[in-house]
Amino acid sequence: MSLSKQDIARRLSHFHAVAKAAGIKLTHQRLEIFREIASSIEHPSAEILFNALKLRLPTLSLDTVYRSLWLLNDLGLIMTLGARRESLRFDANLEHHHHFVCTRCGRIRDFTSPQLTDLPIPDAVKELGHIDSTHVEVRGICTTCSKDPVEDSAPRNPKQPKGEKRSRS
Amino acid sequence: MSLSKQDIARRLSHFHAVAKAAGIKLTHQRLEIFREIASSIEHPSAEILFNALKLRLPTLSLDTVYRSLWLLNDLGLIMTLGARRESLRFDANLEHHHHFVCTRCGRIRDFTSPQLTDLPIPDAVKELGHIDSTHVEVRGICTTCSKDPVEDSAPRNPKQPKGEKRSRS
DNA sequence: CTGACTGCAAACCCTTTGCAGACCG
DNA sequence: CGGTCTGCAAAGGGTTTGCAGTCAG
Repeated sequence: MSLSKQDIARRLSHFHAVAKAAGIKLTHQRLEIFREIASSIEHPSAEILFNALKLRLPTLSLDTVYRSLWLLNDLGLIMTLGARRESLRFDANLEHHHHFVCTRCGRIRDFTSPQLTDLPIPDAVKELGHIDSTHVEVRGICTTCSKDPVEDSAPRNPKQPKGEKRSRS
Repeated sequence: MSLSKQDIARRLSHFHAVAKAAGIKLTHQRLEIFREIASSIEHPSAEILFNALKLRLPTLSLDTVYRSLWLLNDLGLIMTLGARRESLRFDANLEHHHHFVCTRCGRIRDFTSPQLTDLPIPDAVKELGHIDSTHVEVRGICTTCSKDPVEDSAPRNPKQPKGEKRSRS
């Protein structure tokens, strides 16, 4: 819809450049996985990508999709959406409020703001569907984590008490 | 911090009223689980609640926490945060953008808006931590789902192809 | 008392990991 | 060719479910 062939081509060549710079191999699987996600305006899960790709790459396995996606994430070519792994969280605050999310520890704090109650939502959005509510998500590093000596800009998995599992190689 | 004893008491009496109206039993476990989440300004996961509650209720089991939380959710007393169950999603759009989330099917669509780039974030939030980015999340029902005859206001698990698993009893 | 509820254990789903063979560069 | 990468299968962690005993109303 808002994604032209040029956009996709630009993303693909960016991928080639970044991959070459990082010295990772441009395998058939990685190319197709990136092409698939770069061509999508939805935000597919690993499984959705896998199912779409199976048609082109019958031998593809789901774990390769996961590995490739995290690799692309580490290369800064894609992002993850919403609360990453972690677990489901519950909220007893039913009033209209917004969230401050710490990208390091995953902590979420509420805040309210009269200035953010009637946000100017573009008309284009109203064509996507009926709007029930709007809320602002502020991402950052909470004060507790700021004091922490560890310096890491965008850890994939905020809380991992049992030894490092992955980092951008 | 922003949660007074009155707030908690009000939430608790609201719970009593709603539970009585719905005809569900006010068990010791449910009361304590609700008290715990209603007293929290964080957004605890089931496991965090479980660990906190084990001190008071040594025989409590984690599955009871889950069942109670979903019950509270179905009663409209609490909400779930972020992408509910579902799986991890990936996004190849790295530009600053916002999201329209369909609460029925879970589909997420991007949109951009120059009017939403510099939101007036209250100073109180800056005390919570360092702000990296802000983005708006619009929740609603997408056009595809609007056409769908099924009428359900807030399904717990949008996509469940294999038979219904739970609904508000 | 009786049906709703709990605790237990096992199932379940999504995601990750160890290993041996396959392929890019 | 060598080291990276893939596919397989099995493990892992969080969540859900079936069942029999327990408890609120």
